[in-house]
Amino acid sequence: MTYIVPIYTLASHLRSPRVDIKTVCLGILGFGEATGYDIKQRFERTYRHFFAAGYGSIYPALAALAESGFVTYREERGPGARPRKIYSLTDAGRVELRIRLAACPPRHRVHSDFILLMFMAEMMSPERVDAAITERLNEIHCYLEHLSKPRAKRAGAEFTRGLGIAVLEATAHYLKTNRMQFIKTLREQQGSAPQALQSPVTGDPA
Amino acid sequence: MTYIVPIYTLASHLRSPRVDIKTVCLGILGFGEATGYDIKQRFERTYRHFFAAGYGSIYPALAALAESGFVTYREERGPGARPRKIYSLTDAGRVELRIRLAACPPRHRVHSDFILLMFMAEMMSPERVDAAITERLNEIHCYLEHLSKPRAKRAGAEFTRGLGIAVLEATAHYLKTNRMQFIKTLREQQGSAPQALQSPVTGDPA
DNA sequence: GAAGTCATGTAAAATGTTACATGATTCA
DNA sequence: TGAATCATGTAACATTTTACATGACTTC
Repeated sequence: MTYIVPIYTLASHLRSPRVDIKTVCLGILGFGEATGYDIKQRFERTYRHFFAAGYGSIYPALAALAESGFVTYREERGPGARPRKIYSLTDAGRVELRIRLAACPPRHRVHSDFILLMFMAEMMSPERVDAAITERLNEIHCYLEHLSKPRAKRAGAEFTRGLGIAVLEATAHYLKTNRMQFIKTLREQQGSAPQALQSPVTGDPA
Repeated sequence: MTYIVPIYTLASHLRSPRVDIKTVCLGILGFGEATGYDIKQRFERTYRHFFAAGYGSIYPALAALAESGFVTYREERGPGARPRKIYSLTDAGRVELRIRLAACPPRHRVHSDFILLMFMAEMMSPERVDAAITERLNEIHCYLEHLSKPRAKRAGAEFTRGLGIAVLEATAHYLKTNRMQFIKTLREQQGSAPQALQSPVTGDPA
Protein backbone atom coordinates (compact mmCIF):
# COMPACT_ATOMS: atom_id res chain seq x y z
CA MET A 1 0.00 0.00 0.00
CA THR A 2 2.59 2.48 1.05
CA TYR A 3 4.79 2.66 -1.94
CA ILE A 4 7.95 4.43 -0.93
CA VAL A 5 9.01 6.77 -3.66
CA PRO A 6 12.55 7.99 -3.37
CA ILE A 7 12.52 11.74 -3.20
CA TYR A 8 16.15 12.13 -4.15
CA THR A 9 16.32 15.32 -5.99
CA LEU A 10 17.98 16.42 -9.16
CA ALA A 11 21.29 17.53 -7.83
CA SER A 12 23.28 14.80 -6.19
CA HIS A 13 24.59 17.12 -3.53
CA LEU A 14 21.06 17.79 -2.35
CA ARG A 15 20.51 14.19 -1.41
CA SER A 16 19.77 13.46 2.20
CA PRO A 17 22.97 12.53 3.89
CA ARG A 18 22.89 9.20 5.62
CA VAL A 19 23.87 8.64 9.16
CA ASP A 20 26.84 6.50 8.36
CA ILE A 21 29.82 5.61 10.48
CA LYS A 22 31.42 8.93 9.73
CA THR A 23 28.47 10.78 11.20
CA VAL A 24 28.48 8.58 14.25
CA CYS A 25 32.20 9.09 14.79
CA LEU A 26 31.69 12.80 14.40
CA GLY A 27 28.84 12.58 16.89
CA ILE A 28 30.79 10.66 19.50
CA LEU A 29 33.69 13.06 19.14
CA GLY A 30 31.17 15.88 19.63
CA PHE A 31 30.98 14.82 23.27
CA GLY A 32 34.71 14.53 23.81
CA GLU A 33 37.92 13.27 22.31
CA ALA A 34 38.52 9.59 21.73
CA THR A 35 40.71 7.09 19.96
CA GLY A 36 39.42 4.72 17.31
CA TYR A 37 39.65 1.98 19.87
CA ASP A 38 37.54 3.97 22.34
CA ILE A 39 34.87 4.52 19.74
CA LYS A 40 34.67 0.83 18.98
CA GLN A 41 34.40 0.11 22.71
CA ARG A 42 31.48 2.48 23.02
CA PHE A 43 29.72 0.82 20.16
CA GLU A 44 30.23 -2.51 21.79
CA ARG A 45 29.09 -1.46 25.23
CA THR A 46 26.50 1.22 24.87
CA TYR A 47 25.33 1.68 21.34
CA ARG A 48 25.31 -1.82 20.01
CA HIS A 49 21.56 -2.17 20.35
CA PHE A 50 21.08 0.46 17.69
CA PHE A 51 24.31 0.77 15.77
CA ALA A 52 27.22 -1.55 15.12
CA ALA A 53 30.65 -0.89 13.71
CA GLY A 54 33.94 -2.69 13.43
CA TYR A 55 37.51 -1.43 13.27
CA GLY A 56 37.46 -1.93 9.55
CA SER A 57 34.83 0.79 9.34
CA ILE A 58 35.97 3.09 12.11
CA TYR A 59 39.63 3.58 11.23
CA PRO A 60 39.01 4.40 7.58
CA ALA A 61 36.17 6.71 8.65
CA LEU A 62 38.45 8.62 11.02
CA ALA A 63 41.16 8.82 8.39
CA ALA A 64 38.69 10.23 5.87
CA LEU A 65 37.34 12.73 8.39
CA ALA A 66 40.87 13.87 9.17
CA GLU A 67 41.55 14.21 5.45
CA SER A 68 38.47 16.42 5.12
CA GLY A 69 39.59 18.52 8.07
CA PHE A 70 36.63 17.64 10.27
CA VAL A 71 38.76 16.02 12.94
CA THR A 72 42.34 16.33 14.15
CA TYR A 73 44.38 14.08 16.35
CA ARG A 74 47.35 14.24 18.60
CA GLU A 75 49.57 11.25 19.02
CA GLU A 76 50.33 9.98 22.45
CA ARG A 77 52.56 7.20 23.62
CA GLY A 78 50.34 5.36 26.02
CA PRO A 79 50.81 2.08 27.88
CA GLY A 80 51.18 0.16 24.63
CA ALA A 81 54.18 0.62 22.38
CA ARG A 82 51.95 1.74 19.59
CA PRO A 83 51.18 5.46 19.80
CA ARG A 84 47.48 6.19 20.16
CA LYS A 85 45.81 8.79 18.04
CA ILE A 86 43.46 10.84 20.12
CA TYR A 87 40.90 12.41 17.86
CA SER A 88 38.83 15.52 18.44
CA LEU A 89 36.45 17.64 16.40
CA THR A 90 37.60 20.74 14.58
CA ASP A 91 35.33 23.75 14.15
CA ALA A 92 34.63 22.60 10.61
CA GLY A 93 33.75 19.19 12.02
CA ARG A 94 31.28 20.70 14.45
CA VAL A 95 29.60 22.56 11.61
CA GLU A 96 29.59 19.42 9.47
CA LEU A 97 28.02 17.41 12.27
CA ARG A 98 25.24 19.96 12.69
CA ILE A 99 24.59 20.00 9.00
CA ARG A 100 24.36 16.23 8.88
CA LEU A 101 22.11 16.03 11.93
CA ALA A 102 19.85 18.75 10.56
CA ALA A 103 19.48 17.10 7.17
CA CYS A 104 19.37 13.35 7.54
CA PRO A 105 15.99 11.66 7.77
CA PRO A 106 15.22 9.63 10.92
CA ARG A 107 15.53 6.23 9.34
CA HIS A 108 15.28 3.13 11.47
CA ARG A 109 16.20 -0.13 9.89
CA VAL A 110 16.22 -3.53 11.46
CA HIS A 111 18.00 -6.43 9.91
CA SER A 112 16.94 -9.32 12.03
CA ASP A 113 17.98 -12.83 11.27
CA PHE A 114 16.37 -13.75 14.56
CA ILE A 115 12.90 -12.59 13.54
CA LEU A 116 13.26 -14.24 10.18
CA LEU A 117 14.22 -17.47 11.88
CA MET A 118 11.13 -17.25 14.06
CA PHE A 119 9.03 -16.57 11.00
CA MET A 120 10.38 -19.71 9.39
CA ALA A 121 10.14 -21.72 12.60
CA GLU A 122 8.14 -24.50 10.96
CA MET A 123 11.17 -25.34 8.86
CA MET A 124 13.42 -25.76 11.87
CA SER A 125 13.57 -28.15 14.77
CA PRO A 126 11.71 -26.87 17.86
CA GLU A 127 14.93 -27.31 19.83
CA ARG A 128 16.76 -24.99 17.52
CA VAL A 129 13.95 -22.42 17.72
CA ASP A 130 14.04 -22.61 21.49
CA ALA A 131 17.81 -22.23 21.54
CA ALA A 132 17.62 -19.19 19.29
CA ILE A 133 15.12 -17.55 21.66
CA THR A 134 17.40 -18.27 24.60
CA GLU A 135 20.33 -16.75 22.75
CA ARG A 136 18.35 -13.65 21.90
CA LEU A 137 17.17 -13.28 25.50
CA ASN A 138 20.72 -13.52 26.76
CA GLU A 139 21.80 -10.85 24.36
CA ILE A 140 18.97 -8.60 25.50
CA HIS A 141 19.87 -9.08 29.16
CA CYS A 142 23.42 -8.13 28.32
CA TYR A 143 22.27 -4.91 26.67
CA LEU A 144 19.88 -4.15 29.52
CA GLU A 145 22.65 -4.49 32.04
CA HIS A 146 24.64 -1.83 30.26
CA LEU A 147 21.63 0.41 29.90
CA SER A 148 20.62 0.07 33.55
CA LYS A 149 23.33 2.47 34.68
CA PRO A 150 22.75 6.06 33.68
CA ARG A 151 25.92 7.65 32.39
CA ALA A 152 25.37 11.23 31.43
CA LYS A 153 22.42 13.27 32.61
CA ARG A 154 22.11 14.81 29.18
CA ALA A 155 18.53 14.80 27.97
CA GLY A 156 19.41 13.09 24.68
CA ALA A 157 21.37 10.34 26.38
CA GLU A 158 18.63 9.71 28.92
CA PHE A 159 15.84 9.73 26.36
CA THR A 160 17.75 7.24 24.25
CA ARG A 161 18.56 5.08 27.22
CA GLY A 162 14.93 4.99 28.28
CA LEU A 163 13.83 4.10 24.79
CA GLY A 164 16.35 1.28 24.61
CA ILE A 165 15.20 -0.14 27.92
CA ALA A 166 11.54 0.09 26.94
CA VAL A 167 12.05 -1.68 23.64
CA LEU A 168 14.36 -4.37 24.95
CA GLU A 169 12.13 -5.07 27.94
CA ALA A 170 9.07 -5.33 25.73
CA THR A 171 10.93 -7.79 23.52
CA ALA A 172 12.12 -9.87 26.46
CA HIS A 173 8.66 -9.87 27.99
CA TYR A 174 7.04 -11.01 24.79
CA LEU A 175 9.57 -13.75 24.26
CA LYS A 176 9.28 -15.02 27.81
CA THR A 177 5.51 -15.09 27.91
CA ASN A 178 5.04 -16.68 24.51
CA ARG A 179 7.89 -19.08 23.98
CA MET A 180 6.38 -22.06 25.82
CA GLN A 181 3.19 -22.02 23.84
CA PHE A 182 5.05 -21.39 20.62
CA ILE A 183 7.43 -24.31 21.03
CA LYS A 184 4.56 -26.53 22.12
CA THR A 185 2.58 -25.68 19.00
CA LEU A 186 5.60 -26.33 16.82
CA ARG A 187 6.14 -29.72 18.41
CA GLU A 188 2.51 -30.69 17.93
CA GLN A 189 2.54 -29.64 14.31
CA GLN A 190 5.71 -31.52 13.70
CA GLY A 191 4.16 -34.62 15.19
CA SER A 192 0.95 -34.44 13.21
CA ALA A 193 2.07 -33.05 9.85
CA PRO A 194 5.82 -33.12 9.56
CA GLN A 195 5.83 -32.49 5.83
CA ALA A 196 3.51 -29.52 5.97
CA LEU A 197 5.93 -27.00 4.60
CA GLN A 198 8.31 -29.16 2.70
CA SER A 199 6.21 -29.52 -0.39
CA PRO A 200 5.33 -26.61 -2.64
CA VAL A 201 2.53 -24.74 -0.99
CA THR A 202 -0.01 -22.67 -2.80
CA GLY A 203 -1.44 -19.64 -1.13
CA ASP A 204 -0.23 -16.42 0.39
CA PRO A 205 2.34 -16.96 3.10
CA ALA A 206 2.28 -13.40 4.34
CA MET B 1 56.36 -10.41 -1.52
CA THR B 2 53.66 -11.87 0.63
CA TYR B 3 51.08 -13.75 -1.27
CA ILE B 4 47.83 -13.80 0.59
CA VAL B 5 45.61 -16.75 -0.03
CA PRO B 6 41.96 -15.94 0.55
CA ILE B 7 40.43 -18.43 2.91
CA TYR B 8 36.96 -17.87 1.51
CA THR B 9 37.66 -20.27 -1.30
CA LEU B 10 38.95 -22.95 1.02
CA ALA B 11 36.28 -23.10 3.66
CA SER B 12 33.34 -21.05 2.50
CA HIS B 13 30.94 -23.79 3.48
CA LEU B 14 32.22 -23.77 7.04
CA ARG B 15 31.47 -20.16 7.82
CA SER B 16 28.21 -19.29 9.52
CA PRO B 17 25.87 -18.46 6.72
CA ARG B 18 24.25 -15.09 6.98
CA VAL B 19 20.60 -14.48 6.53
CA ASP B 20 21.00 -12.37 3.47
CA ILE B 21 18.53 -11.52 0.79
CA LYS B 22 19.06 -14.86 -0.86
CA THR B 23 18.01 -16.67 2.29
CA VAL B 24 14.96 -14.48 2.64
CA CYS B 25 13.94 -15.04 -0.96
CA LEU B 26 14.42 -18.75 -0.45
CA GLY B 27 12.33 -18.48 2.69
CA ILE B 28 9.47 -16.62 1.07
CA LEU B 29 9.47 -19.07 -1.81
CA GLY B 30 9.32 -21.83 0.80
CA PHE B 31 5.75 -20.79 1.43
CA GLY B 32 4.72 -20.56 -2.20
CA GLU B 33 5.78 -19.35 -5.59
CA ALA B 34 6.26 -15.69 -6.31
CA THR B 35 7.71 -13.20 -8.75
CA GLY B 36 10.48 -10.79 -7.86
CA TYR B 37 7.90 -8.08 -7.79
CA ASP B 38 5.74 -10.03 -5.31
CA ILE B 39 8.69 -10.52 -3.02
CA LYS B 40 9.45 -6.84 -2.98
CA GLN B 41 5.80 -6.07 -2.23
CA ARG B 42 5.87 -8.39 0.75
CA PHE B 43 8.95 -6.71 2.08
CA GLU B 44 7.27 -3.38 1.75
CA ARG B 45 4.04 -4.44 3.38
CA THR B 46 4.77 -7.04 5.96
CA TYR B 47 8.42 -7.51 6.63
CA ARG B 48 9.77 -4.02 6.42
CA HIS B 49 9.92 -3.60 10.16
CA PHE B 50 12.60 -6.26 10.34
CA PHE B 51 14.06 -6.61 6.89
CA ALA B 52 14.31 -4.34 3.87
CA ALA B 53 15.21 -5.06 0.29
CA GLY B 54 15.01 -3.31 -3.04
CA TYR B 55 14.72 -4.61 -6.58
CA GLY B 56 18.41 -4.08 -7.00
CA SER B 57 18.97 -6.79 -4.42
CA ILE B 58 16.10 -9.13 -5.13
CA TYR B 59 16.48 -9.66 -8.86
CA PRO B 60 20.18 -10.46 -8.72
CA ALA B 61 19.51 -12.73 -5.74
CA LEU B 62 16.87 -14.67 -7.64
CA ALA B 63 19.13 -14.91 -10.67
CA ALA B 64 21.95 -16.27 -8.52
CA LEU B 65 19.64 -18.76 -6.83
CA ALA B 66 18.42 -19.96 -10.22
CA GLU B 67 22.01 -20.30 -11.35
CA SER B 68 22.75 -22.47 -8.32
CA GLY B 69 19.69 -24.58 -9.02
CA PHE B 70 17.90 -23.66 -5.81
CA VAL B 71 14.95 -22.09 -7.61
CA THR B 72 13.29 -22.45 -10.99
CA TYR B 73 10.85 -20.25 -12.76
CA ARG B 74 8.22 -20.46 -15.41
CA GLU B 75 7.50 -17.49 -17.58
CA GLU B 76 4.00 -16.26 -17.90
CA ARG B 77 2.52 -13.51 -20.01
CA GLY B 78 0.40 -11.66 -17.50
CA PRO B 79 -1.51 -8.40 -17.83
CA GLY B 80 1.67 -6.50 -18.62
CA ALA B 81 3.51 -7.02 -21.87
CA ARG B 82 6.57 -8.07 -20.00
CA PRO B 83 6.50 -11.75 -19.15
CA ARG B 84 6.63 -12.43 -15.43
CA LYS B 85 8.96 -14.97 -14.01
CA ILE B 86 7.21 -17.00 -11.39
CA TYR B 87 9.79 -18.52 -9.13
CA SER B 88 9.50 -21.59 -6.97
CA LEU B 89 11.84 -23.67 -4.86
CA THR B 90 13.47 -26.79 -6.19
CA ASP B 91 14.20 -29.76 -3.95
CA ALA B 92 17.79 -28.60 -3.73
CA GLY B 93 16.51 -25.18 -2.71
CA ARG B 94 14.41 -26.67 0.05
CA VAL B 95 17.43 -28.49 1.38
CA GLU B 96 19.55 -25.37 1.07
CA LEU B 97 16.98 -23.33 2.96
CA ARG B 98 16.88 -25.83 5.80
CA ILE B 99 20.65 -25.89 5.97
CA ARG B 100 20.81 -22.12 6.15
CA LEU B 101 18.08 -21.88 8.77
CA ALA B 102 19.71 -24.57 10.86
CA ALA B 103 23.13 -22.98 10.75
CA CYS B 104 22.85 -19.22 10.84
CA PRO B 105 23.08 -17.48 14.19
CA PRO B 106 20.06 -15.43 15.36
CA ARG B 107 21.59 -12.03 14.81
CA HIS B 108 19.52 -8.93 15.31
CA ARG B 109 20.98 -5.69 14.12
CA VAL B 110 19.47 -2.28 14.28
CA HIS B 111 20.79 0.61 12.27
CA SER B 112 18.85 3.53 13.60
CA ASP B 113 19.52 7.03 12.42
CA PHE B 114 16.48 7.98 14.47
CA ILE B 115 17.95 6.84 17.78
CA LEU B 116 21.25 8.44 16.96
CA LEU B 117 19.47 11.70 16.22
CA MET B 118 17.71 11.52 19.57
CA PHE B 119 21.02 10.82 21.24
CA MET B 120 22.47 13.93 19.67
CA ALA B 121 19.34 15.98 20.33
CA GLU B 122 21.26 18.76 22.06
CA MET B 123 22.94 19.54 18.78
CA MET B 124 19.66 19.97 16.95
CA SER B 125 16.79 22.41 17.18
CA PRO B 126 13.96 21.17 19.42
CA GLU B 127 11.58 21.61 16.50
CA ARG B 128 13.60 19.24 14.39
CA VAL B 129 13.76 16.71 17.22
CA ASP B 130 10.01 16.94 17.62
CA ALA B 131 9.45 16.52 13.90
CA ALA B 132 11.69 13.46 13.82
CA ILE B 133 9.67 11.88 16.62
CA THR B 134 6.45 12.59 14.75
CA GLU B 135 7.88 11.04 11.62
CA ARG B 136 8.97 7.93 13.49
CA LEU B 137 5.55 7.62 15.15
CA ASN B 138 3.82 7.85 11.80
CA GLU B 139 6.04 5.14 10.42
CA ILE B 140 5.26 2.93 13.41
CA HIS B 141 1.52 3.43 13.00
CA CYS B 142 1.86 2.45 9.37
CA TYR B 143 3.62 -0.78 10.32
CA LEU B 144 1.11 -1.49 13.07
CA GLU B 145 -1.76 -1.15 10.68
CA HIS B 146 -0.29 -3.85 8.49
CA LEU B 147 0.44 -6.07 11.46
CA SER B 148 -3.02 -5.67 12.95
CA LYS B 149 -4.56 -8.10 10.47
CA PRO B 150 -3.57 -11.69 10.97
CA ARG B 151 -2.78 -13.36 7.68
CA ALA B 152 -1.75 -16.94 8.11
CA LYS B 153 -2.47 -18.95 11.22
CA ARG B 154 0.99 -20.49 11.02
CA ALA B 155 2.67 -20.45 14.41
CA GLY B 156 5.82 -18.78 13.09
CA ALA B 157 3.88 -16.03 11.36
CA GLU B 158 1.73 -15.35 14.40
CA PHE B 159 4.65 -15.37 16.81
CA THR B 160 6.52 -12.93 14.62
CA ARG B 161 3.47 -10.74 14.19
CA GLY B 162 2.91 -10.60 17.93
CA LEU B 163 6.54 -9.74 18.55
CA GLY B 164 6.41 -6.95 15.98
CA ILE B 165 3.29 -5.48 17.55
CA ALA B 166 4.75 -5.69 21.06
CA VAL B 167 7.97 -3.95 20.09
CA LEU B 168 6.38 -1.27 17.95
CA GLU B 169 3.72 -0.51 20.54
CA ALA B 170 6.32 -0.24 23.27
CA THR B 171 8.28 2.16 21.11
CA ALA B 172 5.24 4.27 20.31
CA HIS B 173 4.17 4.31 23.94
CA TYR B 174 7.58 5.43 25.11
CA LEU B 175 7.80 8.15 22.51
CA LYS B 176 4.31 9.45 23.24
CA THR B 177 4.72 9.56 27.01
CA ASN B 178 8.18 11.11 27.00
CA ARG B 179 8.34 13.48 24.08
CA MET B 180 6.73 16.48 25.81
CA GLN B 181 9.13 16.45 28.72
CA PHE B 182 12.06 15.77 26.42
CA ILE B 183 11.35 18.69 24.12
CA LYS B 184 10.66 20.93 27.09
CA THR B 185 14.01 20.05 28.64
CA LEU B 186 15.79 20.67 25.37
CA ARG B 187 14.15 24.07 25.01
CA GLU B 188 15.08 25.04 28.54
CA GLN B 189 18.66 23.98 28.07
CA GLN B 190 18.86 25.89 24.88
CA GLY B 191 17.45 28.95 26.62
CA SER B 192 19.71 28.82 29.66
CA ALA B 193 22.94 27.49 28.24
CA PRO B 194 22.62 27.73 24.51
CA GLN B 195 26.31 27.23 23.87
CA ALA B 196 26.68 24.09 25.96
CA LEU B 197 27.40 21.84 23.05
CA GLN B 198 27.44 24.38 20.31
CA SER B 199 30.41 26.39 21.49
CA PRO B 200 32.46 26.86 18.36
CA VAL B 201 29.43 27.33 16.19
CA THR B 202 28.12 30.75 15.39
CA GLY B 203 24.60 31.16 14.18
CA ASP B 204 21.60 28.96 14.65
CA PRO B 205 20.87 26.03 12.39
CA ALA B 206 17.38 26.14 10.95
C1' DG C 1 54.53 -19.01 28.69
C1' DA C 2 49.89 -18.42 27.31
C1' DA C 3 46.07 -15.64 27.02
C1' DG C 4 44.03 -11.37 26.93
C1' DT C 5 43.88 -6.38 26.30
C1' DC C 6 45.28 -2.13 24.10
C1' DA C 7 45.99 -0.19 19.64
C1' DT C 8 46.58 0.61 14.80
C1' DG C 9 45.60 -0.27 10.25
C1' DT C 10 45.06 -2.47 5.07
C1' DA C 11 43.33 -5.31 1.18
C1' DA C 12 40.03 -7.90 -0.79
C1' DA C 13 35.63 -9.70 -0.88
C1' DA C 14 30.92 -9.47 -0.06
C1' DT C 15 26.92 -7.01 0.05
C1' DG C 16 23.62 -3.47 -0.67
C1' DT C 17 21.80 0.92 -2.79
C1' DT C 18 20.79 4.17 -6.45
C1' DA C 19 19.89 5.66 -10.75
C1' DC C 20 18.76 4.39 -14.99
C1' DA C 21 16.34 1.83 -18.79
C1' DT C 22 12.18 -0.26 -20.74
C1' DG C 23 7.28 -0.73 -21.78
C1' DA C 24 2.42 -2.31 -21.69
C1' DT C 25 -1.95 -1.72 -19.17
C1' DT C 26 -5.37 0.49 -16.36
C1' DC C 27 -7.84 4.31 -14.57
C1' DA C 28 -9.27 9.16 -14.06
C1' DT D 1 -3.11 12.70 -21.72
C1' DG D 2 -0.94 11.70 -17.71
C1' DA D 3 -0.25 9.14 -13.65
C1' DA D 4 0.05 4.91 -11.39
C1' DT D 5 0.83 0.04 -11.37
C1' DC D 6 2.85 -4.19 -12.96
C1' DA D 7 7.27 -6.07 -14.11
C1' DT D 8 12.12 -6.90 -15.18
C1' DG D 9 16.67 -5.90 -14.97
C1' DT D 10 21.72 -3.67 -15.12
C1' DA D 11 25.72 -0.74 -14.09
C1' DA D 12 27.92 2.10 -11.12
C1' DC D 13 28.60 3.30 -6.83
C1' DA D 14 28.80 3.00 -1.78
C1' DT D 15 29.34 0.56 2.27
C1' DT D 16 30.55 -3.08 5.34
C1' DT D 17 32.83 -7.23 6.72
C1' DT D 18 36.56 -10.39 7.12
C1' DA D 19 40.97 -11.84 7.37
C1' DC D 20 45.43 -10.49 7.77
C1' DA D 21 49.34 -7.97 9.88
C1' DT D 22 51.79 -6.08 13.91
C1' DG D 23 53.43 -5.67 18.68
C1' DA D 24 54.03 -4.28 23.55
C1' DC D 25 52.21 -4.74 28.03
C1' DT D 26 49.58 -7.11 31.75
C1' DT D 27 47.67 -10.86 34.27
C1' DC D 28 47.19 -15.78 35.32
